[in-house]
Amino acid sequence: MITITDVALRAGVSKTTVSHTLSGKRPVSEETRRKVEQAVQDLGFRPNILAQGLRMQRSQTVALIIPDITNPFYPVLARGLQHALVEQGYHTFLCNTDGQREQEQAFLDDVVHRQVDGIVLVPFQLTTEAIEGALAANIPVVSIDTLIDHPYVDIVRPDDTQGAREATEYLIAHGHRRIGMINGAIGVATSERRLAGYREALERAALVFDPQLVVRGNFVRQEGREAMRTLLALEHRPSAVFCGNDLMAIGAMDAVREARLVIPQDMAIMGFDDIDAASLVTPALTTVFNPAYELGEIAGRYLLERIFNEYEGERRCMIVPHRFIERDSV
Amino acid sequence: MITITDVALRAGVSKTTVSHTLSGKRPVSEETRRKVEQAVQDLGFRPNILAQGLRMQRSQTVALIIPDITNPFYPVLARGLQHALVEQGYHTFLCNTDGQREQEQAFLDDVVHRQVDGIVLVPFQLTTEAIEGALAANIPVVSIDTLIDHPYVDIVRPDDTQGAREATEYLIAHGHRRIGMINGAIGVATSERRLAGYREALERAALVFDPQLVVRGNFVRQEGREAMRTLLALEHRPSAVFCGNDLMAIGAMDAVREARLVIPQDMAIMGFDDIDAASLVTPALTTVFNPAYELGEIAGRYLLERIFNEYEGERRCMIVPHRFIERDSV
DNA sequence: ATGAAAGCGCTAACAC
DNA sequence: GTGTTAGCGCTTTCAT
Repeated sequence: MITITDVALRAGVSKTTVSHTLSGKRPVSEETRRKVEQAVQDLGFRPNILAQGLRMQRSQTVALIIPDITNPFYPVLARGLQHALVEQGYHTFLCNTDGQREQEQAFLDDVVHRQVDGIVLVPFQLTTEAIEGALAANIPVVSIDTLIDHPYVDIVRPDDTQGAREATEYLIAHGHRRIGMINGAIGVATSERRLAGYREALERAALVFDPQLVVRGNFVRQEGREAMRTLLALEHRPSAVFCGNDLMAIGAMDAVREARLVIPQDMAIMGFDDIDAASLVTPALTTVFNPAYELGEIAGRYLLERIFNEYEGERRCMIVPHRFIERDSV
Repeated sequence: MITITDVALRAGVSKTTVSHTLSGKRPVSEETRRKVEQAVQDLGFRPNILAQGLRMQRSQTVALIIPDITNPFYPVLARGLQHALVEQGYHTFLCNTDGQREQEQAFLDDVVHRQVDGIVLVPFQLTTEAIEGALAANIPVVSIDTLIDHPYVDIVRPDDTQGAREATEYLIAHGHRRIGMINGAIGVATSERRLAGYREALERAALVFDPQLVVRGNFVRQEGREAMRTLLALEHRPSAVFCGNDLMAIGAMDAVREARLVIPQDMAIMGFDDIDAASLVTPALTTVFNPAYELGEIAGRYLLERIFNEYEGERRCMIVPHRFIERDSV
């Protein structure tokens, strides 16, 4: 491994001068610049980022803490984030928590001690106290889509409530009166907001809210399927179901088919997210587009602005527009 | 940030002793151990991993360099990898290259200078010379599924040729005589091996290989669609097409439907990988299961064995079994 | 069983 | 415009 000392030796200058030539943080004579650049070239020198990080308290790394990268929503978000970061030479730690509190906390603490410069967090169980460690270490945190509430934590998320309301209203407009919901885990902010939108729509249409019709999944296909089975077993079952995300909607479709019912005639289904698979299933899933790429990109920009002290104000809360996607499942 | 010095001060011992108490690398009296542990507890000390890495030349980090995390094959591989690594406290840098040589090379060089302890590489354009930097820095590399050929680089991959042969033979067994292939980019090892399997099957069945019937996509849906359009425009078009991966197969299905043809009657289609979407499309895609999770997990184990010098031999080449998945698209 | 001190590779006062 | 030196937080000789 070539170090800055090797370069200094070869160029016949001090380490300091090499450092400054590379960083441009202080003027260097033309002659010296040439010699240093030549030496760097000859030796193929690249600074050791660990050493740089230790010295500058800046690791050029951010952490992306999400439930599960195999949920197709997150890879898109990850690419959006990386798009924002790559120009600044930033790299990303990928952390899968499976939505479990201990894992969320463990990763959070872990990356703090790895001196990451910023954290993008999709917290499922975590609440505000959990991020104290990060804030104490002066590491900016952007929370996607959830329940962290702190004056220095920026929020970037879709308008879940509004999206869920539109979805439910669409079902109502199609003549459905008994509408179920398959929701994410309890206490998860996303779940609660989407539930709120569902309830709002019912209320506005003067439909009664029946708690029996709200079943919890955990944002995964298999639990969506089980939830739909529960709904189908109901004495007075719904004619339409709004699902908290597309994965659960696809699971719900599995259960409907198993019961030898037809979508949308016997059961209308709506999702949320508009992952690729939504347009692949038959019938294609009517859903609400959740702008994953943009969420990631904006989160990245917010983080960089905080890291470079370009923004030092109070919490920002960016609500990124969703879009209604009409297909064939209603 | 709490440092080891703070702990030493509080426990009334030297930094050295704190370090050794924590690492267990030399005996410590019961009394001292107690005091140190208490101090660690009180202060909430966690070692700074950057500093540790600088000193020990070990960053507790590996890099996963892949074409694109939004290709559903890779998230599964990523989780397999992380499953192998998490117990050792390892984190993963996620690098998306889009299969472009410059980006592959850039990330590779970059992570070398970040002192990663290991690299899992899915190289599309890269050849053996490109990894010299990593090997010179003594960083183990595991190559998934491709063309790196070096005595110290372990390979973990599916049996592409055999899988492709089985797929093509299945089409032949179903009476198809004119069989096309939509393949990945030229020069990519995976593409070439799958092509070889396709050709082997034709040969064994005494069918003539027609270069016109092999169209290149780039492992993405949109290009699969375009490739299928090309095949459909042929004067004497195929009755079945084997696709280099599921994403292209799904794109091919798009094109078949656009042409108002019916799968599998007018056109049989096979894929490769068995991503989740393969079972979601209609008709469900007949394909070859590619064991992404296992590939990632084994790659992780191989890496750790090299990192900890538990294995120091020549290249290992693990061929992980695939599985034929019969569905409805043939 | 414990500690002092050197040093991993880098940057940044502080000199000159 | 350039160099000397200290030190980021840690591990590890080498002493005792």
